[in-house]
Amino acid sequence: MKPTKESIEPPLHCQFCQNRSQSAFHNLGTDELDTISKLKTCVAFRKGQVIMHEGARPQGVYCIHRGKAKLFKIGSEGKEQIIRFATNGDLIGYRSILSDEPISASITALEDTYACYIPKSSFFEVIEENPKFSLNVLKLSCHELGEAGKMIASLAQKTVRERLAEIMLVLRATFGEDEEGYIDIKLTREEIANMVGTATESAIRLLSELKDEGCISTQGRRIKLEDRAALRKIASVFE
Amino acid sequence: MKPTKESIEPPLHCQFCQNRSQSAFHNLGTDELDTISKLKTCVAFRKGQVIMHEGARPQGVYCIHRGKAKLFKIGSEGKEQIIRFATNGDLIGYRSILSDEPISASITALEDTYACYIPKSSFFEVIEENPKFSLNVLKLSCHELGEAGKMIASLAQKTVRERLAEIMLVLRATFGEDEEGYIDIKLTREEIANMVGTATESAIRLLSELKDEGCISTQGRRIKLEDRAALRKIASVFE
DNA sequence: CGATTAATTGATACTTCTCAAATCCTGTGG
DNA sequence: CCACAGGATTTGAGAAGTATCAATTAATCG
Repeated sequence: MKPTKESIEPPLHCQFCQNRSQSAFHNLGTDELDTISKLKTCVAFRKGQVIMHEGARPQGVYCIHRGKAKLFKIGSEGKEQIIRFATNGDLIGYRSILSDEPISASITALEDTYACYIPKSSFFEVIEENPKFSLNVLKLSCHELGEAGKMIASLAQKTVRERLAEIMLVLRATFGEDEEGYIDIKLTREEIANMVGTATESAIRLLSELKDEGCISTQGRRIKLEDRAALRKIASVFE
Repeated sequence: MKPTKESIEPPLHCQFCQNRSQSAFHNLGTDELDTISKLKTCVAFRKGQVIMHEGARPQGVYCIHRGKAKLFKIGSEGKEQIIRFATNGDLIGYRSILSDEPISASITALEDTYACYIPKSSFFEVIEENPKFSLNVLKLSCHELGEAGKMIASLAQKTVRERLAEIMLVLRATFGEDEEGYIDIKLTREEIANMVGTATESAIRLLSELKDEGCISTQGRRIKLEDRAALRKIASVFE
């Protein structure tokens, strides 16, 4: 019997949030954080639960406190395309609210996730009255626009093998490693394929290839990068 | 003997610019437009000329007054990937400046183009002191982020044929039609291929297919949409 | 621990790319 | 204004890359 959403008490004050330094709230003053803290509520999502649904009109944004989520679009054949991930300190739902368009991607929790919810009206209030925060969000969306551009070029020009190698590096950069050196995210082969933009079987075959070549090793769904230089070379990442 | 850049005199005051209503400057007051007008200079680019170069650090943004430009990234094989187009009223270079990253895409003029140049410092000044303008740019980047997401899903999941049909519709929506009903942009087959993310020969073959099916007709580089419903169907655009 | 879902592998079909050759067109200079 | 050179377009053929379908094995969740 899982509740759709679970309220968490007591919500942590934004000022003391560990993610603050790397979030859109990083350079705000005490007063400003106080305003946001008073407006927010905290919620929990279980693994697999839908956080936002493609096509809907969100009534607020979430700032992820702890957890991991995927943003994806459903293609005409019902296949998922993962656009990006979100984890600690990341803001989700803001794009739709600010551009006044329906949500362009569904968001589901990849593991149990705790997030702070800021209602639309409050979010706008802070944006409009706080140029510093507004500029932060502006920087954020411009950065993501750059990342999206990279993804477009990659999908259009690289082979599946190259994209897979690239994704391995992206996953490590996004989620880091656990104490044993494995990338700290568990994805199914299907999810990996949905990120690379290929069939599950193709992703599996090429993952095996990378294993045979000693670039990566796996243990179930856990993946460890064994030779990042080789992966960078395969991915043609010169940046 | 073509000048690299040509200064245009006298620059039109932003208040009287025909593009204003559909630009990021649409809802600004007279005073605010006055500030920007005083800070800007007007420049002209000839067809084919580079407006901004991938990897560079732009010193300002351009607002296109009249003309057309393509934004593209160069892949590891030297192949162009067109990310998007810009035309009358569109702002370019802002992404890089706001995210404080090198330019993610080169921009070149597809035809003779006149643009207003706003230096970085002035742009920031207006952004920081004018919440309305800041919010406009924020909306703009969030909208483009949504478009980029669509392009990602399209590249990852659709066939070349489907993407080509989609691009035909996008081109018409972006550039409109001339008096004879042709899309008001001239692109080489290679540029079309670089947008769709395919080989030039493949784009040519599939364009011929669309012609044979009566979806489009062509006259040199000019393209006319003859059956948009059919194109929408091929592109699986249900939106 | 068992049912169900996920991962893997093989075989085959289809899509797309690459290379090559033959027009065709465009922009330039005379 | 015309001719011409060089680039662009088109078509064909074959190779390579990916997807799909099917069957088996492995892993996961309750």
